[in-house]
Amino acid sequence: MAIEAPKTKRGETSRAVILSAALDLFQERGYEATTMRAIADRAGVSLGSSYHYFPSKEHLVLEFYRHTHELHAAAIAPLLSREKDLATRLRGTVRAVVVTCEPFHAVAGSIFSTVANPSSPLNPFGGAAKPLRDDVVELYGQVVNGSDARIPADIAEMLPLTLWLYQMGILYFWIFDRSPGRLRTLEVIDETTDLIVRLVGLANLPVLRGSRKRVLGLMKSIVEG
Amino acid sequence: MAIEAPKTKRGETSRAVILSAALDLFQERGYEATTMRAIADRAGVSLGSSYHYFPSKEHLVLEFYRHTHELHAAAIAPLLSREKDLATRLRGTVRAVVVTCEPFHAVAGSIFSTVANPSSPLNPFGGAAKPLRDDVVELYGQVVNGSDARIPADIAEMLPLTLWLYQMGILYFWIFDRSPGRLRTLEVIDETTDLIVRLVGLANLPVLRGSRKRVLGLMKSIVEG
DNA sequence: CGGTTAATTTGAACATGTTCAAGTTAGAGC
DNA sequence: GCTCTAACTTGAACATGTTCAAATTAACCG
Repeated sequence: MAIEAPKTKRGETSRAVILSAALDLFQERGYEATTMRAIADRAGVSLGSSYHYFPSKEHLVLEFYRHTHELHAAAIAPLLSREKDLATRLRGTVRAVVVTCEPFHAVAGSIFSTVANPSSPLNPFGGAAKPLRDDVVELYGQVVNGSDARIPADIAEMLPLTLWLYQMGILYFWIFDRSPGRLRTLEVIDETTDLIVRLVGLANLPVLRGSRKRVLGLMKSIVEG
Repeated sequence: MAIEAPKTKRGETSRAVILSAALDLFQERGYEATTMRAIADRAGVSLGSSYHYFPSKEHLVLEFYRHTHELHAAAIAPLLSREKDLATRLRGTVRAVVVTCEPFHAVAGSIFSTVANPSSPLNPFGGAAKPLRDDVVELYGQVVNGSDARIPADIAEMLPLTLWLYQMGILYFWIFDRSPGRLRTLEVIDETTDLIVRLVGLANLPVLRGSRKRVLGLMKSIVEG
């Protein structure tokens, strides 16, 4: 069940070559059309060897996700160090997600369903995927905290997690998007990120105070439970 | 790909007995632990015969969903004909969802992931599952329209679909819920349904008018696109 | 009843994710 | 350099979803 870490130079090489072959094939043929045998073949190792390093096909997807996350983080680094406006930071960040993932659009559907499975080790709400999720949430923490927006403390606390969830929603929309250049998704991102920033601003209104406390309290209790 | 409808008395019987065996086994052992061979065995037919009536194992799940939907609709009928308060109607309806689904809690996880797969015929956002989805949305239409709440027309138009989506979120939460008697989910339902009704009421405030128009416009354009 | 056709049924065959016991390799300790 | 152990590698075997061509059944027509 646990991911085997190579203890040897040879092991490291094998693991790397298997992973690389898997990433290539996932992009070429999609997740389901890529067989474990094809991965082993292209990596030049035996079928059993693949399973020595990756307990299941799903675990290879987890690495795939980490890979795209790193691409994404690198892509938005300049924006985050230059820009101070929250709406712009958020829009740029989420746009970068779908741009980064674009090469994998065809694969994304089946991967998403694998990830959504609560009993999968990849499920982002628990288990093996926790470190990666924490990284992504932390990234949205930077988006929020590096901006010049003045955000109430109780909102600022929950916002990164909320944005991570929001990003998953966008990705799910994007998977279905058949518009040329995925323009539809980009439009939705522009509109929703702007709306989010607007609503965060409105949350200080006296009439909304009660509901805001309740929403945040509920979210907090869910996260902690 | 299309679901084969039996053209014969014998065919109807076979289809029914296969489906019944599948529903039983899903409950007994869960979705993944139930093999097509086991279903065929219990139904007293051959493996190939099962595939004559259900193009895939997933299609059997679709029937499973229809089954629970009918249980649910029956369970809330008295409430809907008696009660006029929107919050009460909504709370009762969503509570009834998780109560109805409780016997299938162990199965729900893998089913959910199957359903979430965009390329699955079961995906509620398109294809084979559309009739069932329409039924559920229609049911939330009754919940809203049968209440004495005065709701602006633009909100009333999108509310049933939104509530259907909300129900899916609750079900996903419920899947993870390990609390005794699934009390945690019931608490969340009580809190969120109340919040929803509250926020619908607040949406008429002048300060929220702009955001409300934008949110509804966005939702509408997504649904139509 | 005999024949013809469509529906139904069957089980073998296939593809693929996964397991595992046995074989091979490499490096540490002497 | 030899030995021993842990790491690594292998390929056969297994389980299960799915396909398919052939066999069987039922029903309708004359």
